[in-house]
This record gives sequence, structure tokens and C-alpha cells, in this order.
Amino acid sequence: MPVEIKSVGIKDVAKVANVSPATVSRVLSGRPVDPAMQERVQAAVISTGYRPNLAARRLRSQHTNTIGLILADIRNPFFTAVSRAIESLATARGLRVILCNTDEDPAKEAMYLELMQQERVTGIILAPSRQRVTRAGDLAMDCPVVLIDRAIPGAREDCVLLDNEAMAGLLLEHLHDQGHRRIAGLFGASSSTGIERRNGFERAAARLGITVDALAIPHAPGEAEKAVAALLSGPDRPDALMASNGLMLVSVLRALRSLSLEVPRDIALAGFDNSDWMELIGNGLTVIEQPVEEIGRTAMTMLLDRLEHPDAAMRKTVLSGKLIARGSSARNPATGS
Amino acid sequence: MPVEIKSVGIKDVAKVANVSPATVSRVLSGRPVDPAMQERVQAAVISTGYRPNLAARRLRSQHTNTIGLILADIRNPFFTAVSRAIESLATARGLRVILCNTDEDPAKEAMYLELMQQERVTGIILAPSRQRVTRAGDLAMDCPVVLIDRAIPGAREDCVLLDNEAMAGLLLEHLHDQGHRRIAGLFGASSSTGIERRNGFERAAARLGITVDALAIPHAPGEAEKAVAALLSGPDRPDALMASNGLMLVSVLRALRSLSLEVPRDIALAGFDNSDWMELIGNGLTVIEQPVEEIGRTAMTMLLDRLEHPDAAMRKTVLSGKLIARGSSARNPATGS
DNA sequence: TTGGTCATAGAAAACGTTTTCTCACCACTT
DNA sequence: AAGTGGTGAGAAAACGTTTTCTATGACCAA
Repeated sequence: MPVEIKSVGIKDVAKVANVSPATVSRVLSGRPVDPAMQERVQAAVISTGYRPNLAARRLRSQHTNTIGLILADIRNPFFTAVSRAIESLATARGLRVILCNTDEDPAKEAMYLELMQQERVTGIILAPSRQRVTRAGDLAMDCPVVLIDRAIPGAREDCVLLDNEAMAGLLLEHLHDQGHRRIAGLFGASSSTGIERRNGFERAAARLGITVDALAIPHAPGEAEKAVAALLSGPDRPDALMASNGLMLVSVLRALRSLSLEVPRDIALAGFDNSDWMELIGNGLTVIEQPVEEIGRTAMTMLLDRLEHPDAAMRKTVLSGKLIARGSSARNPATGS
Repeated sequence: MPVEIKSVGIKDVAKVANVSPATVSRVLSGRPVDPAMQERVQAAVISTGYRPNLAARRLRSQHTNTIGLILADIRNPFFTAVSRAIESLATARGLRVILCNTDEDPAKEAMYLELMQQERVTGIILAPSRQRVTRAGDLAMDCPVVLIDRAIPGAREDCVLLDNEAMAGLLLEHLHDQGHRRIAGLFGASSSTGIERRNGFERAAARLGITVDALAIPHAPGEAEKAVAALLSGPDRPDALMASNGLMLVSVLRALRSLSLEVPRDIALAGFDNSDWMELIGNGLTVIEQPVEEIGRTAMTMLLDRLEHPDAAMRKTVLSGKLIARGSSARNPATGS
């Protein structure tokens, strides 16, 4: 004899409480119902161990109360930090979050976008993969989409981005203030952030009247190391380097280390994305810290706004980061010049 | 006049292809059907832009082809690495993954476990929150559960764990081999991994015939720093430290830095969980690297096995990590003694 | 030819909810 | 006192699929 042959449904609860299934549904969704019945239903829910079937609920009610969060790289602490902010806001509003990781693979990205549509999600927050940057931004989703971190050229979706140009400029100015004049920057070649940061870097250099090296580095292992080695063996060795993201920063450090150069004693180094270990390197690394919590909050807010006003104009929010100044070298060139 | 008043369903496809909905369903799920019809259906699917409704599919077919992956801390690179492995295996088998982050909060964990049941997931892989360790392991889920990383005492679920005792012993032996004799270990007080690693540490010390300090550190900001400060201001200063996880390792480094001590010049340091920045600190940090890919693969395999054999005996898989030996100090005590 | 088995595809039921529809009841208004 | 409006709960439809059931026709053996 089977112990529990069939899972308990709303009808079973109704039977136990001596009411109609409709009434159980009403109690469960908090709509007005006779207090006596409400009590009976609640007791029945507990005694039967009823658990709503979300698939059935979604099918009938035609809203999933779910948003899709598609991230380009779940190993990147920036993305996980943003996801935490988004997730906590979403649950506070009674929305579930489906988290997907594309690993910077456009095929996986397309697969997940399709999947989200099949799930009939309410909305999507997408951190596009790098390669997306090349294709025109025709997402053509049935639900609102908010882009974060990376822009898709020509996209008609709302987005929230870091002010990459300004921040790269800020970083260069910081290095300049510290007395550095021969500055080289390494930027991701294929991401919109890399390109924007590079633009900001070069414009700031023009403003400051200094000449700089701005290198576009392919996203492949060893490329940054090669570039650093080439830079430092060249005729006029830079006295400061700048990296356009956290991964590249580590690569640059590794390269410097293999050349037996120490930061900031022998060369200055700055970059993007703060990590807890950065203060442990030499005198620390100067970086731009992104306002992760605010990015997540803004993206969520924009998505909710868009759901309320589907036909409002496209919005683009640009946020500033925070310069974490560290790594003033012992023999600071600014005082030495 | 509305452009697209209603989303296209399987009936619309059927109408276009001049077949019954059942036949469309059969084509979609790859069951045998007349080639001519199959072609018509496939054409109709494309021309109508049909997208299956997963909620309806799940409701009717009664299987979700979805597994829940509940992680204690999405910011921990160990967990994200494991999740990548799990995710890729799952999609290869046509399973979707719902990723949830409890932030070490037992209430959130309970909430997500309940949610997974409401989603009627096929199975769950759970990295329990730290506090779980205290409560008895009565998950009482309706679906199979595989535990990873942390054990729940008395749990009846399958699990895959690191051989924490052995690895902690290995690490201590390494420090001992390097000539260190006054060794202190800092271990998370409330996680099963912390406790097991501490046990392994103390047993190995007994084996080696040395006395060690094994400290249980509460999981709160500043605690590890306090403990390090106390240790190093005490009468017989340790010449080597060991930390039971990555977070604590950073805290210890920070504390040492504020005491102007350098690793490994002034003191040796070892711990768990490898990170790419570790080789950049001093001469590098010796750590135990966990076999993340294998952990994920094993968990997934165990889950699938359990689905096939629900009544098989409970299994516990214990995996070994890899010692990444780094950080031999310039004035190595082993050669200096 | 006839009867039986098998394969194939359409018809209809079913999945577990929410929502709409309907009806009974009660309180007001006129 | 009779109509009217509002309220609250049960009945039944609906959500978009898959699956079961049924009917038709083909094929084969007797």
C-alpha cells in the first residue's frame, strides 16, 4: 500500500476545509474572505502540508513574477556583487530571480535569452557577453530588458553603465598628479567597456598634454603578459601602467613580477574593480571601485519602471565610480621631480 | 488595432500545419511521425515563431527537468567554480539549473528549499549555510538532495566533501617540513569545514609531536585580525600561521600587514582555496586547492544516480585537494636550522 | 475475402491552479 | 413592499501543453 500516492492539491485542501477550491485560492492570495472560513482553510493548509504548484499557478495566472538575470561571467566578483543587490531587491518585491551564466559565450547567451522567453519571465537584466558588442543590438525580446555594464551599440533597451570614459580619465589624472609622465594603458580589445575606457584614457591624455600608449589587448591568456614585456623592453620604459579590468590587472602584476619589478617601488599600477586583496600588494593598488549596489538597484528600478510604462522613452543611466587611491610609492615621483 | 494580441500557441501551429495539436507535440518531442507532416509542422513552427510555454509543459508532463543549486555564498569563488561545473553537466543532459544564493542565512536557505519544492524540481544540490551545522539534518525534501562542501551531522542525504582533516594535516606537515615548529591555526568556529580542518590540524600536530595553537574564530569582521594581533603579541610568537578558508586568509594577511610583518620573510602563512592573486603576495602563499570541477561533477553524478535508484544506500564521497606549495621564505628555516 | 494486429494521427481528457461567471443573500433606497 | 446594488462563495471555464483514448486504415495471415 503506497504511503503517499499523490501530492496534495488545492482541491484536497478545499475538501478538508469544507470550502470550494476558489475560496482556498482566495485565502492563499489574501483576498477578502469570511474570517471563519479563512481560519479553516489555513488550518487545512497546514494539516495537509499543501504546497502550491508554481507551474500551474503561472500557467493560469499568466504572470510569472520572475525576472531573468543573465550574467556574462559568474566568476567576476563585480557581477556577483551586482547580482546580490538585484536579488535582494527582487525578493523584497516578491519577484523571483533566475540567474544564468553565459561564460562570455554568445551562443550560451542566445540560448538563455530564448529560455527566458520560454519561461515567460516578466523582465530581463542582461550583462551582455563581450562579443555582443559587434552585432547590432536586436534582442527582440517579448519582455523588457535592462542592460548593465556593457553597452550594445544601437540597442533600444534601457541600460545602466559606469561612466567608463570619465573614470579612465580620473585614473590617468591620478597617475599624472602622482608625477608619472610616461604612462601606458592596456585595454580589452573586444568589450565596450575596454573601448570606452581607452577613449577616456586618450582624451584625458590629450587634455593633460601628455602622450600615452593605449594598447588594445585581445581577451586571451598570456596576451597582457606579452604586451607588458614588450612595453618594458622598449626604448622609453613607462613609469606607470593602467589596466582596464581586474583580470588584466592580475596579468600585468604577474608579468611585472616575472620581470622582477615591484609595485609601486619600480613602477606604478592602477586599474578598475576593487578587490580585498589589492591592499595587500606592495603599497596597494589604485583602482576605480564600481558602485555595485547602486548599479543593481538602478537596473532593478529601471526594469520595474519599464514594466509600468512600456512605451516610455529609452533611458540610459551612467554612474560614477569611486577612486580608491593607494599605492603612493616610497620615492614618490611627485615629490622627487 | 492590436498588432499581436495573443502569443502563438501549439494550436496555432497545428492550424497552420493542418495537423492536430497532438501531432505538433509529437514532432516537437521527436517522437515518430509521418515525414511529410513533420516537415509541415517544422515549417509552421518557424513561420509562426512558436515558443513553447514551459509552465504548461511542466504542469502537464509532471516533470520539470530542472535541478536547484543552492549556494551558501555566491561571492565565494569556490562555489561559483563548482556551479560552473554543475551547470555545464546539467545542460549537457538537458537539465536546467536554478541557482540560488543564501548568503549564509539559514532563513534564506529554508526559503529557497521551500521554493524549490514549489517549483517541483527534479533534484537539489545544496551547499548548506554555516549555521545548518548546529541543527539536525532533517531536510525532508520531496526530491533527492546532494550536499556539497559542508556536512550536516546526521543527514541522510548523499554528499561530496573535501577530505578536510587530511588536507589540514597535509598543510601542517608542509609547514613542519619547511622547518616551522611554532605553528598556529585559525579555524572558522561555526562551519563543519572549519571544525574538521581544525581536527586534522591537531591530529597531525600530535602525530608530528609538536604543540600547536588551534583557534576557533567566530565568523565576524575583525575577529581574525584580533586573534592574529593577540597571537603575535604573546610570549612565544608563532613562526607560521594557517587559515581555514580564503576569507580568513585575507584577514590574516591584513593583520600581518598592519603589524608590518611580511610573508614569508617574517612569518609563514598557508591556507585553503587557491586564488590567482596569491602568487603575487610575497613569495606566494601555500594553499590547498580544491578539485572544484570534480566536486561539481561528482555531485551531479550522485544526484542522477539517486534519481535512478531512490532507495540505494546513502553515499558519502570524500575528495582530496592538491597542495600548491609556494612561499618558501628567502631565509628558509629548514635550511637555517 | 475476412478477421486480427499494428501503426498513425486526431479527439478529448488531464495537469493544478486562478479567474470569470453565476447565484443567493442581505441591506438599502424609494 | 418591491426593486436595486453590493457582497461573498461555489461552479465552471480557462491557461497551453502532454498524454491517453479512440478510430481509421494498412498490412498480413488464414
